[in-house]
Amino acid sequence: MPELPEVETLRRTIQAVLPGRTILAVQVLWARTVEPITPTEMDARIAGRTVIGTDRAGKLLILELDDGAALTVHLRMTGELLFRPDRTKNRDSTREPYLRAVFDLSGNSELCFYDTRKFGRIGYVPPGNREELMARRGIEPLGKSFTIDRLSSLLMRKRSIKPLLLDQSLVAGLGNIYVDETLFRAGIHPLRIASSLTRDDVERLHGSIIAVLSEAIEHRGTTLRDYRSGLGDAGENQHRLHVYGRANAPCVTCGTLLERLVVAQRGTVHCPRCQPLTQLGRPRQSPSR
DNA sequence: CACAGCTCCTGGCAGC
DNA sequence: TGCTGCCAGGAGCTGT
Repeated sequence: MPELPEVETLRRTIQAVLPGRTILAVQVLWARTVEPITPTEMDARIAGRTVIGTDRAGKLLILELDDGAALTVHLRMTGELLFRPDRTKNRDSTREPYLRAVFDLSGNSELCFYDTRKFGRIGYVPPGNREELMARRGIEPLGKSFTIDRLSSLLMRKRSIKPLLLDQSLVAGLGNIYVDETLFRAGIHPLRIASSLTRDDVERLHGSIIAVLSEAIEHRGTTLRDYRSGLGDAGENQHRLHVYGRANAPCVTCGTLLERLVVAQRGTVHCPRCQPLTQLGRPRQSPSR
């Protein structure tokens, strides 16, 4: 599952090759890949536009166009965006059945969107609608405004910590893999009620979120099966996961066998010893100010 | 407000 | 070998 580190790695690789390229045409092979407009409208609106930059909001990749419009790419589960410098060369024929959209670009290049499960989406945001796009999105965990106090205020609710961290409208970019890794690193059980976390817990959680995401970006993302960078390269972070996918294996810290449970309909792995389900500590007061 | 359940999808795999 | 059926899950939605 591509999460913030994978999308950021994708953005960086794309940023190096895409700006300055003009979109000549777009072919959509699975109509529902594009939204909220039809493939025909998409082609009509972006043909002739030049990509001037890239951005990212949580797990959403943003391609900025020269008329103020933008394309948004959400990889969901299995999406892949691949830049091909020479479109006259043959594509990988084994992947052709999963090709959902192709952008013909200037300089004989192309941008391919592959997506096995068809959950991924490419959105069109008209000129002037960027504010609207960025509105109701959660805070960027690697941004300056992600402070301990800010996180603390987001956690002032009677809700389990894991589903809360997965909620993109609160914190943007964490998915199943990095939430489990983050909670393990912070020593917090995934079912702890968020408002029961002590100030100390929140500080460790805050540091863990930043550290886990930053390190994953340094290792160019986690490739379990499908994820690739914009140039087709796999990441290396899958070799550094402590809990995700390691149910019944020994905890790297204490050797206790890791346990799997289902939280928010998602497979969840944790160490019962390092992440005890105790509700110590009184509920915190709202940060004064 | 919290959350269970459903939808969208298909490859991989366990079980028979 | 070949089939069936279940599982994985991000996000938007509805219902309780």
